[in-house]
Amino acid sequence: MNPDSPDIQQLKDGYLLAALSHSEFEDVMAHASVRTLAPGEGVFDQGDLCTHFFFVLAGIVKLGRIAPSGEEKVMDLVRPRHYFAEAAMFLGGRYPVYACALEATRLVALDNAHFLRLLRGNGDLCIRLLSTLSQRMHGLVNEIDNLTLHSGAERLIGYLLEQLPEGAVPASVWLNVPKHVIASRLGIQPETLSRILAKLRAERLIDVHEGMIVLNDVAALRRFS
Amino acid sequence: MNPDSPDIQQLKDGYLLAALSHSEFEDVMAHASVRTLAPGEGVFDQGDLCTHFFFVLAGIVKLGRIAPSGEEKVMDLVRPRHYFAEAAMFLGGRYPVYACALEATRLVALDNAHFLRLLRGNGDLCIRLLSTLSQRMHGLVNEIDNLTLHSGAERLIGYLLEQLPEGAVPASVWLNVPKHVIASRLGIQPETLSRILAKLRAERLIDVHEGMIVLNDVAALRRFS
DNA sequence: CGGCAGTTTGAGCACGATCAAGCACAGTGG
DNA sequence: CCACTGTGCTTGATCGTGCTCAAACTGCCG
Repeated sequence: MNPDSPDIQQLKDGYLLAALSHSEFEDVMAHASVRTLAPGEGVFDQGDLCTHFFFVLAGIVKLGRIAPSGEEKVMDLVRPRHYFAEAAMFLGGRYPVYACALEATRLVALDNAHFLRLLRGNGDLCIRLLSTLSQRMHGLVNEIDNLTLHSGAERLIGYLLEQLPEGAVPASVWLNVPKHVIASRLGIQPETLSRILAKLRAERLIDVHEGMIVLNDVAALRRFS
Repeated sequence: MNPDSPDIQQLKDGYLLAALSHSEFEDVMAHASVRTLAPGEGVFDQGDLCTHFFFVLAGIVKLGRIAPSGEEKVMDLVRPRHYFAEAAMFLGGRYPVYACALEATRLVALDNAHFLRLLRGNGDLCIRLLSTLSQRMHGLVNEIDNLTLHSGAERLIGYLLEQLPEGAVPASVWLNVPKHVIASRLGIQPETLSRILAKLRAERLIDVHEGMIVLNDVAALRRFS
């Protein structure tokens, strides 16, 4: 792997690995590899032995869970510059979710065993990882009170506002993923999502063109959630 | 604080601090204190500056969240031998939940700043804490697919089976907390909880006496969830 | 052109929330 | 001793959100 590629620069600049010395970073790179995935291609299955964690360079990765009953739930959609499966490293062996690419995707796979060894010797890196996991936990806690306290419409609005890039004019969100995936991510059925979108469109709060959602009145939407 | 008390032994035997040397443990104890709480007394409020994390020696602590809209949700009920608020240490300042005792409670308060200093020098302790947080995250993920995939009745049954002490005959759970707290913990209304209990009782799956719930047919209940 | 996946729309239904009333029990004060 | 009050729990009636089943519509690819 070329250490000067923009990919690697992206990884190096991210929060987690910024604590590393030059030689430590080289060391991590020596045990990392870049994977290129076609749309729909899997990264790992739920229950697989977990050997790596990942950083997304480009594309979108879906993290999903299949309940014993067969029902499926999208847990997260991971976009570029984010890590995933880094908590599974400590969970004792198997991935609790499956991961697959939703579109053409490039990611870095980092070796768990090697990274764990590095962690032992680097308190700063440890603290950063602890901080990362804490933030992720906080996100999950928010998710839980979203699910219990808010309606489907409120969750959708909250999600859209989260995805909204800073200072985009007009304020708009590019979904990039099939709507039924968004629906599962929000814990609702595709039909319900469709109805909510129709209702918001009727109230002139949003416009929908292809996969693009334009938020006409961000202030009003914010008041909603 | 007497280092030979059974309280301290309990703390020392727990998973998290088992990695410490004798002198390190003494060091932690030097910055820890035992607090005794009356029923209903608060430990900290949502939004308080976070300075300590805690280990429950006896009693029950309720972790709750108040949404901006004023709605309230019980996030967790912490029982003896468990930690809480150890993730907030890395979250940058303020507790995302409030904590209060539901009955007479005794807990150990551990100093964040001091513990962080200790973490930097002890890779093993770091890894243990990472592992603890990962498990907690996994619990939250389970919680989420409970909320999205299962009905109120299934969540209640799941909760009861979780609380069921090993090898208790007859299989029974002592709630120890008002039912409206359980309801909030499960994300349902008190009335709904009451109805579910009535239905399960009608089907002879459980019996309810005071705060005691007897599970008549654990196998059948397990099949439910 | 026909098949197929994703999406939309419609109709009916179920779960759980809300509003409301009733019951049991404890504490308080006349 | 008995009203009076407050709290926690239960039960009933009603209503709304969102799920299910079903049908129609879209764009896409063979």
